[in-house]
Amino acid sequence: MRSRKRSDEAGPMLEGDATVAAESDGGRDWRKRRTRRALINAALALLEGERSFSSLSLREVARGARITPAAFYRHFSGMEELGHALIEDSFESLHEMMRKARAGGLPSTHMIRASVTTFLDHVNAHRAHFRFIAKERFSGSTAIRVAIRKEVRLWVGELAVDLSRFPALGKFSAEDLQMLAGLMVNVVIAATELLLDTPPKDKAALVRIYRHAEKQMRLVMLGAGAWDSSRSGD
Amino acid sequence: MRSRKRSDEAGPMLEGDATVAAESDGGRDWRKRRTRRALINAALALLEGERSFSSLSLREVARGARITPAAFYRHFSGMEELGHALIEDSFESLHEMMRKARAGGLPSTHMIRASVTTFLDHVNAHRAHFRFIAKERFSGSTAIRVAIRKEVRLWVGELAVDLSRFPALGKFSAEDLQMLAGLMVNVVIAATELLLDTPPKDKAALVRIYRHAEKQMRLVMLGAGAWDSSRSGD
DNA sequence: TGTACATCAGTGAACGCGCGTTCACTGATGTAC
DNA sequence: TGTACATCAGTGAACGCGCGTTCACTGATGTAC
Repeated sequence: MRSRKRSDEAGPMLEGDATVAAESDGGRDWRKRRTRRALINAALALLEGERSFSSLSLREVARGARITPAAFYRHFSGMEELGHALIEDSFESLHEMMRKARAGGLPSTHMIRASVTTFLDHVNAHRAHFRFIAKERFSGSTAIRVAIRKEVRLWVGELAVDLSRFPALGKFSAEDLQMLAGLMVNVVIAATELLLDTPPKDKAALVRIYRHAEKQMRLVMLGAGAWDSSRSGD
Repeated sequence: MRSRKRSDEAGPMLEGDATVAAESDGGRDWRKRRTRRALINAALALLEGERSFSSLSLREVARGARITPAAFYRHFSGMEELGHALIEDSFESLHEMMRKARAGGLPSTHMIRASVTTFLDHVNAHRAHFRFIAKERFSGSTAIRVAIRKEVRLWVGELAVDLSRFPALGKFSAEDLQMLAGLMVNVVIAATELLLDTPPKDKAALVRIYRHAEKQMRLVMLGAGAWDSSRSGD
């Protein structure tokens, strides 16, 4: 819309720059996006402590974003909708990380340690997001719980596909691959939950959690090596 | 106190009966215990739905127990204290079940299926308690989270001791036994969480959850069979 | 470019409501003699 | 056993407070010509 107005004018090279600047800086859209972000960040900040999402008040979040309660409604129909925005925001970076990890191929040397470390480093770098997910996974509204569960199931499914490419797991039926992937995801979820209750400063404790998860993952892999899907119904 | 008053009187045989009846029936103590129970049950009932403990109001719980808000304080100093009573109440039956299971010895035939089934049946029979634990494990106040974590750690520790009695696990270091026990507890916790989101009527879905957990447990056991603690630091 | 009008993010006041906590009280249960 | 007194679970009214939601509004940004 903005570009249409400007397109009547002179040099297109300079105009391009001006247009980009106008779209990403100071305009009404930009300000609105900024406030929306502020609301999301305010909610995540409030969730860093003891509080759970369902105990947050709309006024509290608005206060954190430095707007009046009434202005909240310019961005979300209510707290439920903000909750869904938080889920989206929280899983976005996880998806990105997994896309990158996958694009990098499937490393086989020290693969377990590398995968566990990559994931837990990511959690450590996005504590607020994962704290929100951990808290709401069982305690949130049905809609929010269903949304989180969907994401986790998706994640397990993707992992199962990745696993199917390993020759060593050729013996696994599709169902058993899901079972194995679920077990592996359980291990990192449990580690994530420990991680979130450990201050980032306590490096020794963090290392202990990493090692513990690696060990569990290694034991699961050993089990997978000995597994025989054809006997899984006995 | 009551017995002292009565001890002045005649026939002790009949008196014994009367005393027991007085202590367990209609007295002031009995009524107080009954109301306390009503408060706990009212809270558990409210938690059966979407609500989380931190979103419950004192008035709501009192209303559920059919007393006035002020009377709530005759039993608990506030909601935090009621929370701890709920934890106690929730873990009590679990402890009892485990004590019985342990007294029964360590069955080896179909042991995995039997253990998983026994535990998940217990969860199914005490849904309200486990729903409370699942919800508050990550989302409750620090005090409540710490209390739950302590119980889970205790449980893992007991399982590790039981596992140490298996000759097949002789290769395990104490630390690795804890790791293995943690993995096994993770499996049943994950199954518990699935179970609580499945209506008790849906037998087919329940059986699927049981089978899934059994498989995961079996795979973990296979891994344990191939484990070598002396190599666990590499 | 300048002007007149439209849009709309954010304001501030107002509302009715359920909340936690306090208080003096009531009346049934328990105790002492 | 009967009586006089103590205890205390539960009552009901009152309080000040933060809540979600609504409303008419303001004024900066955007659009049309």
